[in-house]
Amino acid sequence: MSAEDIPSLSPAEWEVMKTIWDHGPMAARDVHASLPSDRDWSIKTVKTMLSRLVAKGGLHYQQIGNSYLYDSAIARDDATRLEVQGLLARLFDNMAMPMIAQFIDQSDLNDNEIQELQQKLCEKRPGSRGRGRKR
Amino acid sequence: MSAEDIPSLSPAEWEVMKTIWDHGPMAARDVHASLPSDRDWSIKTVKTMLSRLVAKGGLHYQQIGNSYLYDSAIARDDATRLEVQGLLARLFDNMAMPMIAQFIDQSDLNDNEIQELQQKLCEKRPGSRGRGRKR
DNA sequence: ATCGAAAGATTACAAGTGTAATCTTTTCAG
DNA sequence: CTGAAAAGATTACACTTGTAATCTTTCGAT
Repeated sequence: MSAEDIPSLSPAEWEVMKTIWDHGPMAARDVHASLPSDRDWSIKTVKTMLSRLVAKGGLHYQQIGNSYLYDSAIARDDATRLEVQGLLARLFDNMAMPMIAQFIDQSDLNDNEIQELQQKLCEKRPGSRGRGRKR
Repeated sequence: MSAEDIPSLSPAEWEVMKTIWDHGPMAARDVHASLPSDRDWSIKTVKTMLSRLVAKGGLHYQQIGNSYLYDSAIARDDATRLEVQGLLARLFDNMAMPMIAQFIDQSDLNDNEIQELQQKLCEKRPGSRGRGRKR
């Protein structure tokens, strides 16, 4: 039981969160420096993002001297799950099967990946003694 | 090639589009009536949605007497693809495999569905002579 | 001690969204 | 013909989001 009251994140907020999830606790300047180069925000913009994320509960921080060290306050997995649920509801009326089918169609996977997925599907089978249905 | 310049749809707009994709050409009142009951918008709201959708190119209409008959101007498939691409980029940095894995984990599929998906994966294998890789 | 750089806080501002209300024109019941 | 109902058009308005600029405080170099 971890999820619930996970805030929804905007695309730009996702970018920031991903950076922090990847690097661990960071100061604003470092977040700014670490963002993918194609996203060239002003440091000001980054700070706005950070504040908003703190406000909505996605991040928390610890004060170090005169600056903050921001860290994720929510699990990436939970945020992901939320987002995926959203898409599932919005586009597919919660029917998972068509959604997954769509993804498979739409993405090009190599042979290995296909096999991994097939593996995963097998484990999913009811009666595949894998720590019986979580979630 | 059909896609490109597909407008992005907001969640509420998706609701309207889905209704029209499902029913075919409809007048505003009918859209209003057909929306899932949990979405209880005023007819005014529905009309705003319809106008905005026409403005952004998701719908077009034909005038019948003093009212419009709205119909989809974009393929559901294209809109879906666009949305899925968005998620793929935003959350998964365009790595399809982890995304699909996430979906499989996160959804509960029955045995049949699992088999269908497995089938799909097989066909996806390079060298599965199925009218060579579309898309 | 002093001044500029750097942090965070506050304010800005336009576009997009959800959710209508009001206005104008058309049409149908009587 | 008349008046209300119904269509679409226009306007509204608060909240979110992207993208900062400005303000205030503080720290560090000289």
